[in-house]
Amino acid sequence: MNLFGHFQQIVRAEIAGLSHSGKLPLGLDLTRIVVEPSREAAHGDLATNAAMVLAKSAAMPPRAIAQLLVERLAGNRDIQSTEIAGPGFINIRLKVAFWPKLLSSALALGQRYGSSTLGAGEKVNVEYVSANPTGPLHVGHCRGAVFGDALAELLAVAGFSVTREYYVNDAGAQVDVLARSAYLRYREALGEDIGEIPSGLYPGDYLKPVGQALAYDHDKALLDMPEAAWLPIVRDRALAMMMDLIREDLAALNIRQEVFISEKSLHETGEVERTVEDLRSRGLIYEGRLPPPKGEPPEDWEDREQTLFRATQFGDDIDRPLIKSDGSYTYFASDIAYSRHKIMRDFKELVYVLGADHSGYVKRLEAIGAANAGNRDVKVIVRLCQLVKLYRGGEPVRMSKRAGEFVTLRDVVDEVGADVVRFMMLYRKNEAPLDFDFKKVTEQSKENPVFYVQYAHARISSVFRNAGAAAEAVENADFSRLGDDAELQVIRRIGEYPRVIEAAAVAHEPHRIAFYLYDLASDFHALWNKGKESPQLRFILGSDMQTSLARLALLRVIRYVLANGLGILGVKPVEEM
RNA sequence: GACCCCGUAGCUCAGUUGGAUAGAGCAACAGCCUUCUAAGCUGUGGGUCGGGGGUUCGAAUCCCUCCGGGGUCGCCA
Repeated sequence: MNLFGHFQQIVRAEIAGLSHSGKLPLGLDLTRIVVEPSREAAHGDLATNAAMVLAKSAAMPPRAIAQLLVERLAGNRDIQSTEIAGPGFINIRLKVAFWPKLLSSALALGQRYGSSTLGAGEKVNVEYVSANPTGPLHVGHCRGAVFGDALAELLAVAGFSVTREYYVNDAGAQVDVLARSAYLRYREALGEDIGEIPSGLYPGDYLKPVGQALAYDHDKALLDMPEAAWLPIVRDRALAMMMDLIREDLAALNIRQEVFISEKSLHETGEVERTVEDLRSRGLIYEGRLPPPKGEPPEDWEDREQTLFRATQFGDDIDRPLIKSDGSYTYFASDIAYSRHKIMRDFKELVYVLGADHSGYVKRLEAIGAANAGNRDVKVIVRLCQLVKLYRGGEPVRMSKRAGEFVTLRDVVDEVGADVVRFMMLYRKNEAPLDFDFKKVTEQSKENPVFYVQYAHARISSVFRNAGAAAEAVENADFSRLGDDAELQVIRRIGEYPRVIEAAAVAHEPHRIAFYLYDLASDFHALWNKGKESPQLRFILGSDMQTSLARLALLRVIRYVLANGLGILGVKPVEEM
């Protein structure tokens, strides 16, 4: 139950009632009416903008509409009082008896509290990481990986049917480079001194195991072959091993995508060709010339007739080439095929998570989605993740540009742990740059949000350990015994959770969950601290079993919400620290 | 030259998709404290929301424009 949505429906129903009884005009547009949490406790629990939104179309002063609405709302069994404020806000205060109902329902739902049916099972495809399979993931992939994974989980909790997907770029020239690099390591594994890795090839040590595997499987057989013969063999082996490496890196971050789509397979199965033919038959492909790019003077610009896709017809800045000068398809061509492939699998929403350096791809991805969708209702949503800057104790971590010296995703995870990486990557809006300080993120102090949230969960767990068997009866707790300001504050916060989930899902912004958890933890810690000064506010009272039970039940609900929210972020809640 | 993102307290950032007197955490200042789990608590001060114009009952939020920072811009992937 989303209590704000619930009261929004009530407000809309009352407006409709007023229309039918002739006090307001018929046919008012109710869609802009919202019921929100009050920003200040002094304003009550809920506020609605209904009167102001309707003023114009009803041709009445907002406060007059508010007056009509307030009279109708007075009859609601959950509403204690209402007041008209400012330009026409209606502040609503709920009866004290309402909150126990909310807590009981949350307690009964347990870990499912907050889940929503908003998505109505709609099929959503979330594609993220999709790094080239030419080596281990580096730290730059970290943020997109975590963001995509959390977004997918968020959408799932919000009732969408989510598929987590990885697009394997195994068809371009870079995998041939991979193969040649691996071939060198193969010769090395057979005892040859290969010297320095030539520039243009991948120098990383991570290819040594590939060379050894090839040597084990083929002994010296590949040495006598011409490149055309060994290259496919080496390439396939190297690709498979690189993808295993990448999957291990992702697993270290607790990311396990269920679908991997190979670009090469899109070519081999004729998907690319079919897509191009399809577009051609719809008149979306033509032969033409592109203007040279502005800015950097083009060095090897060759003005030639190309096979172009009419991307501009779908909002892109320029039409895009489909066929390279050597006659093979461009990467963009397989991109279109991949988009079509997703749509054919009946996804209604295609989410792409990209690094900020790919911002130039947003329009063309939207364009190909629109072109492939035709008259189907398919949304394309691209989310960009800004860069992460690494620090250690305030000092920037230098990454030498010399080949092979980069910080890998694995380095970061091994040093600070997956939970810390995940939380910190999500404790910032995705399009804002992020500073990641190895030292600060592992500090056990209030200034560290990961710790702060985890600590709340651990503290609650600790209370339950202390409560022992007494906690077993929380199901029968009488929540009406709770009434302190600090308790009501945290209860109201709990009431917001379902709304936060839905809003975050609609906006595709998992960071809102992280900030919410911080606020909830903050409310909880405040409650805890209050018990230090006022012993009667402690959770376990030897003298008052019923109140203790109510408080333990409240703690249990808080813990459910913390665990649920951390689950969306992919962070494990801890029992003790 | 074009497009995208960012600009909010001294610092790092939120801001419920257009709502009321713009909020947190650091830092600063003033008190308190030794614990149901130690990694402390409470309070105070701090703002031309980059500048200007517009849209309307109402703008940090939407539109235009300018300034500043970052990114991207043909056949690579």
